[in-house]
Amino acid sequence: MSALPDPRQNHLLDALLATDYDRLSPSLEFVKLPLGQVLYESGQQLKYVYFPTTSIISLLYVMENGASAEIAIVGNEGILGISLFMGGETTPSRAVVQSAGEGYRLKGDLLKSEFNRAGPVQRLLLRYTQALITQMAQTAVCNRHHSVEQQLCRWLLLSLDRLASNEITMTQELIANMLGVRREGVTEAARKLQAANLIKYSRGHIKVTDRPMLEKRACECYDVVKVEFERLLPSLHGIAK
Amino acid sequence: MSALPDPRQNHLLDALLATDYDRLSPSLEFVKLPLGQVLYESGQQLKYVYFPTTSIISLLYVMENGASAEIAIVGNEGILGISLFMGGETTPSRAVVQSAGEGYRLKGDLLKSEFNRAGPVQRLLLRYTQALITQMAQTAVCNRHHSVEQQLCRWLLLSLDRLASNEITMTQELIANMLGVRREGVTEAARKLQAANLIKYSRGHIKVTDRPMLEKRACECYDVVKVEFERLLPSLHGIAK
DNA sequence: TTTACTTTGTTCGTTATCGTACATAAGCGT
DNA sequence: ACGCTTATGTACGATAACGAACAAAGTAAA
Repeated sequence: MSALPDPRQNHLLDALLATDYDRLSPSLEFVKLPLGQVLYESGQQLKYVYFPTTSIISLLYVMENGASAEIAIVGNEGILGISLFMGGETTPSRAVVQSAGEGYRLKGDLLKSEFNRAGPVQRLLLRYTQALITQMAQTAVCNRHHSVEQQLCRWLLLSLDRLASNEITMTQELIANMLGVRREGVTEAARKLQAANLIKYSRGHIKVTDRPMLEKRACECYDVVKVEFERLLPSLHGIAK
Repeated sequence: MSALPDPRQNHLLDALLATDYDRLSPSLEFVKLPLGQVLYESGQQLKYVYFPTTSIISLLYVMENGASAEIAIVGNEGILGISLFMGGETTPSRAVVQSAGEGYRLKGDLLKSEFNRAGPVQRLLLRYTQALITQMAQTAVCNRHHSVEQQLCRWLLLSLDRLASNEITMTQELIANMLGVRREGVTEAARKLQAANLIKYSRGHIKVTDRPMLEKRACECYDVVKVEFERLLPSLHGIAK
């Protein structure tokens, strides 16, 4: 039996006090999260919350006509399933694995009782939730005002921040789904970024080769979200560890 | 000295248990909220939270270039200042009075200690926050996929739900600011709605004359948000009172 | 190797929204 | 009643994104 990866690759788990973490850790279940897996469906009751470690989860809203738009993404900085402790139990969105990888899950009831201790765990989860709110708000702004190219830059950077490598495994078709735009629009924008030597891509693999320039080309939205995450969750970016 | 209006015109306050409300009510300060007043500025520390009664507050994000977009609105169903109890203290958005009226405010510290009792008040505030999250998420979707006319319908309906009358006092220029579109686009959409006898407007006053048809013309976003508010906060729609 | 499939590239006409400019009209103060 | 200000109407070309259709190139399976 091989050793499992450290759950503390997830920054929220890592930010817990030892006493809190030790109480929780025996209940954490390791899970593999393959691309495209639906972790919850709109309106469905959540049994587990998920702490991604090497995976990225996309929160999507799917409209009646099938069109979709990404609301926010959750990676190793966060937790999927805030509606459990917020009290609503469900949300009108869908959660899909956007980048295959691993994570840990925890029974919803356990998380709820942790939350209801009203201590540091609660405070941490609420601050994370506020950061997530910022991400959603900024997505709304970005959808209103920015070009497909700017949004692609933002999306690549947000994803990159949640991965260890500088390569993202994702077809342009899927990116288009996330951004809620046409696949051709993504192709066009990606072509330009490649021509400018910021990225290299081929058949579902995108490698970012010039991150600073990519940041310049992105809209302010990326930065707003990043700064707000760092402000709200400094423990996730500390020197320690 | 004339009597002040009942704070319980605000549905959140109204949903509190008597014991909780009685503890809070002596600290509630009546405030008039004139159109355009900025209740807080991006990044600024919040001193008070606001419970609108007859006013509507708009949560706006203002971009570097001055363009803006509404993230969500808060009326008599809610509270302004969730970042206080979420732990972040500030947010990157601005809160502006969109519809003049009245409300009550409460010192931030008081609200925080109420929240930290970890009882029914906390649960209510968190459920409200989740409803607000839904509104933001749906705004993101709407900005991506729906026409100016559909968004105008949604906006009118959301505003109407938070007012006593069927008339909204608001110029097309201001609506354009909220929606993050051109004033001309709003004029055009409003003209069509008036031609179809759904609304009547003139110089800053919009009267909705055929609400059912307006709902038909709106996108699904309005309904998603409304249903979710009712699901999360049934106490605000109960028979009692 | 050949075939099938997936992914990306390209084109074309269509549409919605934009930016700008200016015209009309309604209300306000004097 | 007058002029001033604010609100709304309209027109124009420019642009970004759309929907649809198909070509080309890369990868995987037979």
